[in-house]
Amino acid sequence: MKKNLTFLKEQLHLHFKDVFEKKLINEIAKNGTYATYEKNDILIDIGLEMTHIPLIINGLVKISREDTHEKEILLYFLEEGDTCAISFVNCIHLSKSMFRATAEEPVECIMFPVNKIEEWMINYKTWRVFIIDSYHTRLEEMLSVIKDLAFFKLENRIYKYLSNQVKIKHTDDLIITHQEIANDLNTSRVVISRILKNLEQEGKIKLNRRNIHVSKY
DNA sequence: ACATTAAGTGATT
DNA sequence: AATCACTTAATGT
Repeated sequence: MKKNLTFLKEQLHLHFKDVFEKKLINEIAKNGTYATYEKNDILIDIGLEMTHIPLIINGLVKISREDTHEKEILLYFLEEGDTCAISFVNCIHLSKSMFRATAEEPVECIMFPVNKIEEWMINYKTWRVFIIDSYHTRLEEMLSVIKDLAFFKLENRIYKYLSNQVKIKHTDDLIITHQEIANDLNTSRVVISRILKNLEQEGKIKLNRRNIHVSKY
């Protein structure tokens, strides 16, 4: 779908006025093309060479990657004002995409050619800030997901550990310190204390000094 | 009573 | 989740 220059400028002004300086907006308008995608359309696919990168005007784009068993792993979503930060590395190294971008909802975006990235990086401060900010946001997002996963895992590990102790020791009242558990599970005592407290509030165990009572299910 | 050890808390990374 | 820096509670001598 071809649109003229003034239309692109208009759109960029509408959605990126606070992000990009005027000269850069003109530059993007000159080099970019307007594109729309229906739900489930693929904007960028794995293994394909990337020629253009989208700036999202509105809609929702799912960024995913395939895991070892050809199952899709969701990484994150792109919304209005976002771009696919993760693909900049691919572009700079002229490699193929490691990710898939699918329209989760109908999408309007401006596709700009990858060969402009470096040039804009040198010439426009607002572009540099935009790229680095995108990276930062994505990194934070992923870190917090990893954190949650790890936490979920440890609570389970601790509970399994306790259940196993009950079985081995043939008693529901375990004489054990938080520190000892921490040593066995290779974490710190403080963390164990906190998670045990959670388990207690969930009613799964009862805490006393040097003693943990494991409730029956 | 005083020191030692176990557990709890809040803030930060 | 991990670490730091304290605080509080329980115990041993």
